[in-house]
Amino acid sequence: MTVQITPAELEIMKIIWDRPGLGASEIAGALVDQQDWTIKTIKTLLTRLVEKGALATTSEGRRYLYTPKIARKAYQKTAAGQLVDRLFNGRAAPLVAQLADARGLTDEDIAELEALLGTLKS
Amino acid sequence: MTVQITPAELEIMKIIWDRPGLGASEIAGALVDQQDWTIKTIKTLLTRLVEKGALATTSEGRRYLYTPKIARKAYQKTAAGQLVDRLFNGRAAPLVAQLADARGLTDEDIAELEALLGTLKS
DNA sequence: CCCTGTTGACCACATTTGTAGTCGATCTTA
DNA sequence: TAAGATCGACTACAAATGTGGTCAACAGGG
Repeated sequence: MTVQITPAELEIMKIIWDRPGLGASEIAGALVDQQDWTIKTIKTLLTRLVEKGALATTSEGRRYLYTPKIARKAYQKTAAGQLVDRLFNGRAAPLVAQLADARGLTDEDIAELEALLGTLKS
Repeated sequence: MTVQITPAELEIMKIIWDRPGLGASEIAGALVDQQDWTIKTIKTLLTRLVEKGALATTSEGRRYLYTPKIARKAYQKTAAGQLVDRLFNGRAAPLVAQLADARGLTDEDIAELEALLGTLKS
């Protein structure tokens, strides 16, 4: 059972992945443009993420600073793996095909994918 | 707001995408190896999927036959798009990179991806 | 023709998720 | 030094989700 991070919690994780070591009110500040949450809501989400083992805390005076306990890349891997397993029979190519069809790939994407395939070919 | 299909519901959808027009007990039969659900549970999930507009029903005698109202590909596209937006800044290449890193790509995947990239290059 | 099994309709209930409120302790500022 | 701001702990509560139960109608086997 991988740690399950909900959509709302993920928004918090993204902030902390970008800037580890923030306190609750700074996270609220970073989210203000983006989410319409009160500080209370953010604190609840932070608590839940700590309970789940997704964040670690350090005390600084009477407040907590939050750092990721689950790395962004690790989470990206599980999430991508889950999607591909659940919906694409574990195969990456059809997933990319649907993405390309749904929204197109940027030139940059195409270039990066080519480079990636190059490194993978034995 | 795209129709939200939960993980449990998705298992049902997959059966019906494969074999549209089944009734509840046949779906239960198809799931028996895979899920440990009673017929009651399956019927509840079917009802919810109909309420959500993901399935359509036809009456056959005193039972219902279920067919997809949301196509598999359409759902794959939304789900893939959501993942890529929420976790990869909308970029496909990093998603594939994480997948490759997490579980490797099969030779077939690599070949298909190359073919796909070929068709996309203007 | 009666019993049994199956069907959909409706109900139940714990857990998770989204969104916040209360409270006592503490920090800060006038 | 007293009042307000802020902190974490704890509580609240509706909606969604997972899982299954009840019940009345009906269909089919003996």
